[in-house]
Amino acid sequence: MTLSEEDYIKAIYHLGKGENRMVSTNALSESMETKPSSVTDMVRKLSEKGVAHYKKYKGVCLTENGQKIALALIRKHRLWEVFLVDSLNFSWDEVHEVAEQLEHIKSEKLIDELDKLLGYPQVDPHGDPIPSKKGEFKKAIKKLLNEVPVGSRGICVGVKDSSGPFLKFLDKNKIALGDAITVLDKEEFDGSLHIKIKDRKMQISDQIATNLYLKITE
Amino acid sequence: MTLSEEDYIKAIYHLGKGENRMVSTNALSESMETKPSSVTDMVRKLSEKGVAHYKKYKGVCLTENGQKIALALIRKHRLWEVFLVDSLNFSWDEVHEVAEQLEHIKSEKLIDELDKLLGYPQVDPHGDPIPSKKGEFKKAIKKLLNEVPVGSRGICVGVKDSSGPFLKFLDKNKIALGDAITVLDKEEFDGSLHIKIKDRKMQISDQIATNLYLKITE
DNA sequence: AATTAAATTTAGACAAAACTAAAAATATGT
DNA sequence: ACATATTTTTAGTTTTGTCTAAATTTAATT
Ligand SMILES: [Mn+2]
Ligand SMILES: [Mn+2]
Ligand SMILES: [Mn+2]
Ligand SMILES: [Mn+2]
Repeated sequence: MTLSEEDYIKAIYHLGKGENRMVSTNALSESMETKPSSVTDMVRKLSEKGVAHYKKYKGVCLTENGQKIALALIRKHRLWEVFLVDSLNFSWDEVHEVAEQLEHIKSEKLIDELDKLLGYPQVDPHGDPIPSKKGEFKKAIKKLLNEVPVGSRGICVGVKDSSGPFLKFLDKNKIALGDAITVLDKEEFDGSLHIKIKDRKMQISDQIATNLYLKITE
Repeated sequence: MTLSEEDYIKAIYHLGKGENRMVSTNALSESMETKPSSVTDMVRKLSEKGVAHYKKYKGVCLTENGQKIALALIRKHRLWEVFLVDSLNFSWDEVHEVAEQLEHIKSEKLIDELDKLLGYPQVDPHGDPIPSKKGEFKKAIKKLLNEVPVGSRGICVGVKDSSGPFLKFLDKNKIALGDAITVLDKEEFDGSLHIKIKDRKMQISDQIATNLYLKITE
């Protein structure tokens, strides 16, 4: 597969939202930042290569084989992201662009060894699960911190309230996107949470918890 | 620069043998495994881009700017090779193909951090020097082990006598290509050498020393 | 010096991956 | 149901990097 073909396969997979839904030409066009006519040409080619099912005017989805390729790419992308953050001091928001290049490097051994070096991580720095070599993984869901059971672990991936005061509050309390959070306990009385965030323990009110998104796998 | 352009620039550099000699179309063609006509097109393009000097029928060499690009690529290639061997358990002879891909990844921070992670190595697993960020490096020379002064350090990169018995001898004594060797002392009487090879000390006869090539930098 | 050989360039073609402009199919609104 | 709007495809170009075949220049040999 060429670099371009690989990026299209990944995009079809992601737009298919986990299960293999039909993806429209325009959706792909927007996601790939190419014109719809270019998409038509490409999906036809992918179809001829046996990695996608394409029906004129009806959209495209991946074949079994196409899904395997997509998962292998996602595995590589996310392992590289872990490497960049854990070993090379990249931050949460710097990794994507580089991983987008690294995911295309062809070497089975490279990825196996990288996986080993990193200690077989289960999730990437954004809280997204890393498929196994066989393509298996638990899917990640995004939930508000107050809806999640005690004991859950995940990554802080967003805010519901994006007002200035709230963001300032987060900054002051050193809560940032990308931080790993574990819910240790919940006070039934007022709904406040005891959490561990980046190896540091703290307590947050229910009002804060209802405005923070956590990405958890399983 | 595109991937192809980068590979041509590197090839021009290497065929120019350290100092910027004129490189023939056919030499490039052979090195790049493309036809001479393709080379003509490419060097003309590189010339228009200001990274090479090209005179019809006379050959091509790099401009200042072209040399900078070449050295940056070589730096990346060799740092990745060190990473593959030191961190990912690749062996000496497995790294080149993968490094050939990795060298094209675009990210300044990636290379700086990789350099730091690896402890600012001076040579790659083949004993070739790694240019600094500014493009400085000492050039490597290949010498027979018996011609090298006491104290020299380098990498075993070849044999002069490639007969069966000699290779068997090396195998039995666990001397292999890619091994790091330091010359500790020399017996004036018979020319035999005390060496450290891969953290292990041993003594080798002059006859062995005259048939092993060492790549040393400086 | 003339002829032959080798190296190099030109001319024309092709596949990949993109584009624009126009045509065709599908969806939407009254 | 019909007209309009949106989506998608077709047709024809472009750029990049390669190729083959033929022409041209340079080198080598008699
Ligand atoms: Mn990519
Ligand atoms: Mn990610
Ligand atoms: Mn390369
Ligand atoms: Mn090397």
